Amino acid sequence: MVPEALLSQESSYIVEVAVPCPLPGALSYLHTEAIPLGLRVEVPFQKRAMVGVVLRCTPYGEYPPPAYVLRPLLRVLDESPILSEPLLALADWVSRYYMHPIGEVCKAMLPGAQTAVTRTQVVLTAKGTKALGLASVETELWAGFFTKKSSYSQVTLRKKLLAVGTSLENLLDKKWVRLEKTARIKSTPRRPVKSGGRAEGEAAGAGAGGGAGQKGEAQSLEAPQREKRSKPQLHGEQSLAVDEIFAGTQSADTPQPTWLLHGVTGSGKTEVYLHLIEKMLRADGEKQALVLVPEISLTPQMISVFTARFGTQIAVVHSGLLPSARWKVLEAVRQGQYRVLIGPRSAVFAGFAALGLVIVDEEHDGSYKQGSQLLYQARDVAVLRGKLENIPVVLASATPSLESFYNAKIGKYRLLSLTQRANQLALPQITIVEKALESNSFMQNRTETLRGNDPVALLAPEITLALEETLARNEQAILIVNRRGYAHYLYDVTERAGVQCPNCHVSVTLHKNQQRLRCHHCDYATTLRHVTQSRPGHQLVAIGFGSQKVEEQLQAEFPQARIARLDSDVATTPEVLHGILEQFRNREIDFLVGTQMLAKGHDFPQVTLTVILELDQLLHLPDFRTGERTFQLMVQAAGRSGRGEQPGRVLIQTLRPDHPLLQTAAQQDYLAFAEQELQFRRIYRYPPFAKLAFIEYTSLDLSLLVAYSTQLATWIDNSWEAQFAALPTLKILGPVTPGIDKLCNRYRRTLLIRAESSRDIHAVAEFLLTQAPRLPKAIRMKVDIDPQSLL
DNA sequence: AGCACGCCGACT
DNA sequence: GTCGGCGTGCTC
Repeated sequence: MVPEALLSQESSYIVEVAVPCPLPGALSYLHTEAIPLGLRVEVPFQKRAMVGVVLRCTPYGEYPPPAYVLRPLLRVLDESPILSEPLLALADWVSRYYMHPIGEVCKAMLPGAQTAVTRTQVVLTAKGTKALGLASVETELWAGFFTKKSSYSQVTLRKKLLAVGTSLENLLDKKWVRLEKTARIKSTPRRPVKSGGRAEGEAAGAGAGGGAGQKGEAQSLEAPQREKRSKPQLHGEQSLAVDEIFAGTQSADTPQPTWLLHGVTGSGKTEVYLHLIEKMLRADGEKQALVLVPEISLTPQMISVFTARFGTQIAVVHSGLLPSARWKVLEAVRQGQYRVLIGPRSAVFAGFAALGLVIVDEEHDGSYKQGSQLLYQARDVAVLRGKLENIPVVLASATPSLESFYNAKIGKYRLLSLTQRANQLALPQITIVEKALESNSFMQNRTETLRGNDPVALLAPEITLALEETLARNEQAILIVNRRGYAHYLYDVTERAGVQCPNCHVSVTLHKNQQRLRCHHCDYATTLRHVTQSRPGHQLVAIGFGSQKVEEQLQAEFPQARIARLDSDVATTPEVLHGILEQFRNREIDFLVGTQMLAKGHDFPQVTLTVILELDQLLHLPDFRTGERTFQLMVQAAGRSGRGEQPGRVLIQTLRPDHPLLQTAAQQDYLAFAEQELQFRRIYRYPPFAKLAFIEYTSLDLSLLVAYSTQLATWIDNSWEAQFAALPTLKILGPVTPGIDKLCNRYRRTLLIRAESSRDIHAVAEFLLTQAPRLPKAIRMKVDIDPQSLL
């Protein structure tokens, strides 16, 4: 027996497989033949079967044999690699850079692939085996069932058991057997012959519409009625940008640069993308382009612009797709059936038959950073993907992130500027309007306001006047209420504290006609009545105001105006969101009140006035990116105004009109702002002049967390300096108690690492992960490389 | 992530 | 005396 096993091993291959579990690396299995890398395989994993991706395959004996017994893999699931060579390299990089298990990275690259179908097996437990060994009257009925097979499909066994007068439930109750879910994976279809001649209808359905349950949308996208405008001529700067980027792609041997396309709002960046893709396709009709957009920009309007130009060659993925529909679309893209894929950050991992270009629209947007699980920044991943595939990557924004701007400045990226607006109109004027503190003071905004009969003026007189004028001219206005932070909450005067979420150490926010209160961090919700009843005799006041309040107030002041609101309370489904945006575009609405989502990328030609309220909350967040975010919000919001034939203007209402940042932003001079902000970042050694890692420890058990935190602090004091004396710029901040010290019932402590380079960051983080006092199981640790915010 | 193994309280 | 809690450790 032993020689036989050895023989079969020696003539076989060691296959390294990434399984979707938080394991540090890949697991090794045996197989009789070599398997191409990037294929999915089914492997035994403890007592169950799992689907993983082949990362390496080497003949047995090429390397010293492992110290453990290898198990053979169960079967090969694909005929051709589902992850291409560059994608495998990307997975490896992402896994190392973001310090995330390779198996989970591979899983993130194959959304919807591995959770395809599950079948339930019934397996014998240890107890069951023992019971069979005792051979009682009860067990002999079914003892024979498990002699041939170790597991049964649930349906088969249920029938057999009924036939002998017992039941599956009986066996389950006695814990003799248990149920086990096994993934059953659909193999990928054989790669079809490449051609443009597939059915048109099918393409539009699977791509733009996104499959089942999206029929209505698919049809409207198939035949976009409105965007029948002829192809606009590019202005000088635009065609220069297109030509420069395209020229690079024609010399296949030279490394392709990353481009930073800095174009003022309304300068026609989308037109540059369209022409660039067209030009690429004219040169090579097999090529494909990936267009990443912020999630909120995935509106039918934006898609219809692409559809109008490329028809059914466009595929779209968005978060609303069911996993199966997403899989179908991505699979078709991988097979080369579409020329363009438009999608949010996760699309950066999509497979392509012949990827030739990556565009990251609104590259500064915060939604490119994933906030849970694999904490990656899709813009940065896109840049690396471009390097690995040797194709150009275009990062575009009116307000580039300082990281990208700096990279362009030092020559790592190549800068292209669009300084003129396509309609030749000047940028809208930004005016800072002071809002006197007294009228927004929460002590005046008393309990009565909850019933909506306290006439507190929310808008400065200048703003009311501007709205009147806009209405009189039959134009449209957008009002953005920044609700970041705790803009609209309930204060218990008797207790001198905000009404808090029981799970998170934050105030709950008022919603829905101010009758409901919700936590923005967990799913906790309660009603105003419940709060008042549970606090008899307490005086409660509403602080700040939400978009709801602004809408009411506006309607009271402008009874003749058609006013709508767009925030997370209203836009519960993508359909509602799109519906309201459409109404606004069709001029069925005069004033649109909403949250920051209104500032992003929309094109409403009849809007001539944008108002930003409650900017102060954002301005005072204790975070190094505050300045950048404020500037971006102001300039992006301003960009919504005056996109048509009429010039636009912007009014910013603030309690602090003299704040230097507001003054700079009002000039809308990105270069001046960026230089000023870079100065600040340089002095305080923040990115891009340093690299950061943000480490979060959480636990349900506060005392355990406190104890560990103390232990960690001591350990850092003792071993850190000595270990990293060679890294003089290294700085460790913490562990500290963050501003929000409890989220979803888990207490938090945070640690910030700052170093000169990613290499140093990784060295330090690795040291922490492997050498720090052992983490109790009840404490979870999360490492965020290049954090978006330090809260 | 699961899942099993292992060492301490309430039960027949 | 055991059943079972979840703390700890492993998965090729």
